Amino acid sequence: MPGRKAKKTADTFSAQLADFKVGVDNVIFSVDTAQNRLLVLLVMRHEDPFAGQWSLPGTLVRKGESLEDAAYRVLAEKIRAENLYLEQLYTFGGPNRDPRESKSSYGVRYLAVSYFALVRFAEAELIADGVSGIAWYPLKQVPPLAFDHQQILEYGYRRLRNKLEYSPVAFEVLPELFTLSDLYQLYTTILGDNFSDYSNFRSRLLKLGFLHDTGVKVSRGAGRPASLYRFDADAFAPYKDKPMVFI
Amino acid sequence: MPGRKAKKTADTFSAQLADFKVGVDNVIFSVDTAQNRLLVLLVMRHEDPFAGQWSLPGTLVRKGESLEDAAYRVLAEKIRAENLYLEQLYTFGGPNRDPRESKSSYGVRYLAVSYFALVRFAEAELIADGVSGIAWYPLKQVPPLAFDHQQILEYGYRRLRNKLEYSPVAFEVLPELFTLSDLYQLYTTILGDNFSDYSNFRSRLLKLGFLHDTGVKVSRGAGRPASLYRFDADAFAPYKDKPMVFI
DNA sequence: GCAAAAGTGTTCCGACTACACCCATGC
DNA sequence: GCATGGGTGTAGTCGGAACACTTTTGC
Repeated sequence: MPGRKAKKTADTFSAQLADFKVGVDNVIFSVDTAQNRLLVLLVMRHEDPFAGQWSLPGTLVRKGESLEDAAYRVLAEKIRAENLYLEQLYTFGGPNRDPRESKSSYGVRYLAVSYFALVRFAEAELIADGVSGIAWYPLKQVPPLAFDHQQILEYGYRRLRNKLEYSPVAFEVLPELFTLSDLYQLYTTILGDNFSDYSNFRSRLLKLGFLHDTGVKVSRGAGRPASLYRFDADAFAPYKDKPMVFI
Repeated sequence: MPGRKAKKTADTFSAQLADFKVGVDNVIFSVDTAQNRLLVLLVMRHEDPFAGQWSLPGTLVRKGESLEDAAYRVLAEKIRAENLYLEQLYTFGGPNRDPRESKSSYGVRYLAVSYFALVRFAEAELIADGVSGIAWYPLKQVPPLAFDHQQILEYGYRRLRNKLEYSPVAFEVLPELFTLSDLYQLYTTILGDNFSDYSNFRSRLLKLGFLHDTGVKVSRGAGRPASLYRFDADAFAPYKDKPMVFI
């Protein structure tokens, strides 16, 4: 037990404490329903470390700013989105996770609080400021990422798959109006296509009663036109926080 | 703010960044099977802020120390436990969550990464160093806590209830050998007693096949003696990461 | 014997699976 | 017409809920 019997003169004790800068990194997912692809938002780094590499959009937390505020700020700098879902993911804070730690003064450490976000593809307008590279990448094709962002991304992807099974996050990425096929395709592209029969999936969800049929039909090429549905948050409320299965 | 270099943009930019100390706070649960109570470990604070109040055991992260290392260090300072379960909970980092922020030098902020731990009551020996108050509190009777520890505790309790339903955390708090009643009681004390019929709970768990009957009988007062069971981690392995229901 | 606690069995019913089948459109 | 995708129906089966019942102990 070091530091216990050695009575803490303020500096022997505080000398051991690490000083931190705190960063926020966002794993932002979206889905292109037309092409049926799961997308993640990446930005090109222009400064060292890792200049010229893709990374998750992130920033360092400013004075007086909460973690969540910082997360929203990064988002707002990169995309103009209407509704979005945001939740904290995990905090990565081991020493040596950021190259700046070694060369920078006095061993300041960099800690990353990661956030998980979902936005609607159609409503999300990327803010291109001319220089900064920013792009939706299909999850299958993400390039090598800066820092430990690969790990953070995997963590976020796992969270997405889990949440898909027991919470209505799908409706955060789908457009306001969607067909049941859209919904089903979304599930299959993210969870793999052996998770359930389409017709069973369909009747299970409809029976729950929080999908409202607008009556509007939409035709996509050949085949019978599909009804457009809307997610009814009020009708879903009773299921909130209850064990609930979408699988 | 040493290391601030003369480059103008970097200077104005970095001036806005917050400087942090990072703390780790542990929500440590245990269960007294004899009295059937859910317990949480609290320590008495001896220094300001909040001197004389109970709080979650925590510490500030030292140089070269990872977050998890810090979490284990606090634990090791307070209790001598054999096996324990530890996972990261949530990170609380808003400004003004720690009174030291205001008066302390240069507006350093205090961020708390909380961890969630489970230990076996019988195997956990509290390290009493004479002065420092440290005690297991029944969850129903926790006193007002320092900082935002009340909120962290609630967060940890929610996590516990959730994990209980789909993962074998119960066996981390139960003794090595336990009766099926012990297990059932544990579930009822944490989840409330309307979650399942005892006989159904029993047959469901036994059918899964990862509870091994040692054949040893134990008698507790009146009534038929119960078999002692042991959790078989190998037999559980196939269920690992699968959707699994203990409810 | 009786109460208390552990353990077993049985019936009922709803939900999920796996299909087969019908409907509306483009070409 | 026929291929294509959307939508409906049904028979079989599995598993959970509820509850009655048996077994083994202390007193």
